[in-house]
Amino acid sequence: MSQPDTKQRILCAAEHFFARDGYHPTSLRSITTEAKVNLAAVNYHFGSKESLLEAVIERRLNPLNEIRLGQLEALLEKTERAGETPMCREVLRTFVEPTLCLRLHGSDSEDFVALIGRILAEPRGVAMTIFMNHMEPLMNRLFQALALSLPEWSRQTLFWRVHFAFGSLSHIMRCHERHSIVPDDVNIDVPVDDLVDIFLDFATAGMEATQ
Amino acid sequence: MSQPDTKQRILCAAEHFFARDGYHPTSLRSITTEAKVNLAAVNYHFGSKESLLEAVIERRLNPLNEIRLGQLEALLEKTERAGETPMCREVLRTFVEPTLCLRLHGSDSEDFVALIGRILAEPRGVAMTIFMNHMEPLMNRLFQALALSLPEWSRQTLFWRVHFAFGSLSHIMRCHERHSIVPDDVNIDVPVDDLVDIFLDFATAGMEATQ
DNA sequence: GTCTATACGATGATAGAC
DNA sequence: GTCTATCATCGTATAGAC
Repeated sequence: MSQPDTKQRILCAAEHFFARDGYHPTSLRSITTEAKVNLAAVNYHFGSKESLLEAVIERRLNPLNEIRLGQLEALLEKTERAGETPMCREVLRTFVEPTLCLRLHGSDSEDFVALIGRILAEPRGVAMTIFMNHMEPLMNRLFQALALSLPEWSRQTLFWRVHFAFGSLSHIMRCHERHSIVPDDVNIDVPVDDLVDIFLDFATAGMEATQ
Repeated sequence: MSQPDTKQRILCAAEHFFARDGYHPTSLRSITTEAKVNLAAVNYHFGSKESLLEAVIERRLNPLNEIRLGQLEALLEKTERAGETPMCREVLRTFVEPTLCLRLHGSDSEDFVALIGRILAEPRGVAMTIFMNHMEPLMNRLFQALALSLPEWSRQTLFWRVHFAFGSLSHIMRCHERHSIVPDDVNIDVPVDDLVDIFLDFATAGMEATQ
């Protein structure tokens, strides 16, 4: 092939525009111009704009979920060997830390974090189905682990709290830039490690709350 | 005018489609067909698709914010008269309860809740600026009240926790319908009053969490 | 197999007739 | 105030060059 990286260039340009402007407002023409390829190359390589979005998601999500699942299984194995139950905070950390670490400079996945945040906000969007299919095994395992660490709560209560925690997480995934009302004396440029802890303080307390 | 309720019919149809499908995927043609008006009527009455969205938002948001601000001021006045500091849970309730109550059947604002949830997920969207302008006074007052009820936390910590709580709330505002992974034995059709309490359990504990 | 040029129907928007 | 005509741009499809 004369342009061996045509697909990759399209994927990168698409990821960038989808994350910055959203899926619908982004035109294939802006993507192909940025990637320096012909307009029809998208449909040739990916079939449609929708399938291009799917490819953009899968390229990053599969490796990320392998890391998250690996850390979760490692935690569960470690605590089981010690005859303990895993701590809620540590269970959440296996999910949150690999996610927010993608925002580190040079991770080349900064755009992806924002993109996923946006996808999670479009209930009936095409991407949601794709996304959820890839998340289901990890979500089920995470729910199991949380039930282990919080045996006093019903599955109903647990479900809603996981739902809330994910809402919080997806919210900060979207919000790199200042778009909400920020008081003057508050600095929102927090190092990723600190943000993980600030989030885990909040989410762990919410998960463990007495009714 | 020969069609006195042309504007209202357009507003209702737009609210419905914007909430269900999102702003960009909705065509003016589908709105005008549903509202039984001519295509150009939108641009005549509202100027553009974007200004139509603005009108849709303002029609519901202004009354809602008056209710929320009224309840918050009433709470602050009551506790001050008693020489007490307001409880974090009650401060959050003045914001959350009026919001989720719009999902009650017959409130005629069910679509609006989902619409706001979607707007909050589009950081650079046109609607975000409109929305935030209308929210700023209430947000500042809410932040003040939370600082009163949680004097031990820095404004930095407080800011992030408010941010997380809003993320959780906007998440459930979007998610009427089942789109996430729901275990078989969990019932997501919870009465609004119960949902308010389930949410306040989580969010209050998160706000009050020790670091 | 890859890629390009081109065309088609639908969209948001606007100008001008009535 | 309302409607028709019109425009640039959108996603998509296809024929054909290399």
